[in-house]
Amino acid sequence: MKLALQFNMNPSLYLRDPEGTDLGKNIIKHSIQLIHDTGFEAFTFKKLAESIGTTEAGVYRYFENKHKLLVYIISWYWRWLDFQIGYQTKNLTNPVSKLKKVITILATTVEDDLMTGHVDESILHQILISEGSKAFLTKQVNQDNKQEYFKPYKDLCNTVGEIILEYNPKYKYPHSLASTIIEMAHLQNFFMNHLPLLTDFSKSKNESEIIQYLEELVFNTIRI
Amino acid sequence: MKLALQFNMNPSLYLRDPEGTDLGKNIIKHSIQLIHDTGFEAFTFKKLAESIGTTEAGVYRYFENKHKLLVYIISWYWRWLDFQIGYQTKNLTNPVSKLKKVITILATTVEDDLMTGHVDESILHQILISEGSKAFLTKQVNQDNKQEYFKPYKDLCNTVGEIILEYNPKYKYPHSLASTIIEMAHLQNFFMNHLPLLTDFSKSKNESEIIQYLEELVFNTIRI
DNA sequence: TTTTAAATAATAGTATTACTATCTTAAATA
DNA sequence: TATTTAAGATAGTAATACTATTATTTAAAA
Repeated sequence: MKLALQFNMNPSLYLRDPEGTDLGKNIIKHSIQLIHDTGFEAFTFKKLAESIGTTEAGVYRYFENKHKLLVYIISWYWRWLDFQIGYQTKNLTNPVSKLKKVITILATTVEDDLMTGHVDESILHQILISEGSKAFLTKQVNQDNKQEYFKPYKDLCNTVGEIILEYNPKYKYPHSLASTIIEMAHLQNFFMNHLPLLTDFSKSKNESEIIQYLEELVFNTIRI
Repeated sequence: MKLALQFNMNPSLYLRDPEGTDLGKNIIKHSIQLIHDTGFEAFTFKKLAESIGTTEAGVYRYFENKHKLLVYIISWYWRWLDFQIGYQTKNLTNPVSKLKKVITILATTVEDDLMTGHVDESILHQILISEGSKAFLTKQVNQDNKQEYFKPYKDLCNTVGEIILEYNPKYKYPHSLASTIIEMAHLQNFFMNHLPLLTDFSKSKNESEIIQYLEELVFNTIRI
């Protein structure tokens, strides 16, 4: 039997659980590919249906609209990242190496995790960079938040915040610094590749420079 | 004669210069209001035309599509901010007070500047918080960048980067830190108001806390 | 003053998007 | 075997994002 990694997702994000059927898994798989290829604005359920070989109505039986589908796959990624951080830091004892590990995980394009069959994490990482903030930068953010759509993000933020406090229990802004690290790991990557003058990484386009930048930022900020 | 403040905008953003006619100025004025009220996704040229009392075709004569209109008003704001920073720091001698001033300007909801008749800066500031990153988080970012659509943002980033270097000429990431400050001044505000668990400002919802957070972040990071 | 050009208003039309509804078939379950 | 459940097939609608055309008003040039 294959090893499999699953996360339980907020049921109000979907009409029918996509993890439960082949069509459902195909919807997740192909939407990740298609959102990456076309961008979220140009992504439609019709195109998605065509790429799967089903009909528009078929997709609508799983997700009410494309916004909920986006929130679904992004939430999935936050859960996966949170799991990765827990897993990869559990044997580390000092908070310095933990925090460095966290920054590296956040800022590095991952390889496809074979334990999650229909999800390609490396593409998901790219989606998060370009489309991630569109999940919450909407007029319905307050309603979405009441429905707990952003819990996976908050949990991740909390995980990172806890490690910050391990290093310096007196630091006053662990959650803000955590969300800053997470957002900047993505945004500086986007800038580096598309608007290099907004960064100082123009020449190399190397993720290790972003990691270097974030490490300095974090450790100087929280130093005791 | 009234004092007036104008910025010359990138001509490839518009078909007809909106600063040149009453209808043009109304398009700017009402689109700022309408994007703020409905959010960019629900904003359409038809609604805009109705709110002005003209027709859809009338708006299309000024702007090719709503994306260019968004980039226009956001660029306008970056130019205005850049001007504000120049103006409000020109008599300050030491870089510490300059940087503090910059952070305050970026993170504070401004009052409507009466020198700019048809533009309400306080609403624009809100638009920047909620819609700002949608100007560049698109599939056409590279083409848009070639057309210099983001020059005002880069100029602002440079202004801030210069001040950072004044304080510490050896700091390696002045542009990345500048874009981090600018983005976080907005994003932490959004989080504070809509997703408070991603910040540490939940209770008070006070902008001064964001300023405090950013000041600590910046000065610890670039300290010599 | 007249001519002419430019800007705007009014109206119509199209392809695509974002859905909802219904009906049939196929497969799994009781 | 009967029945629920999922999926496929097809149709339809209101709204969006435009383009095009013609008529009317306004303003600048001759």
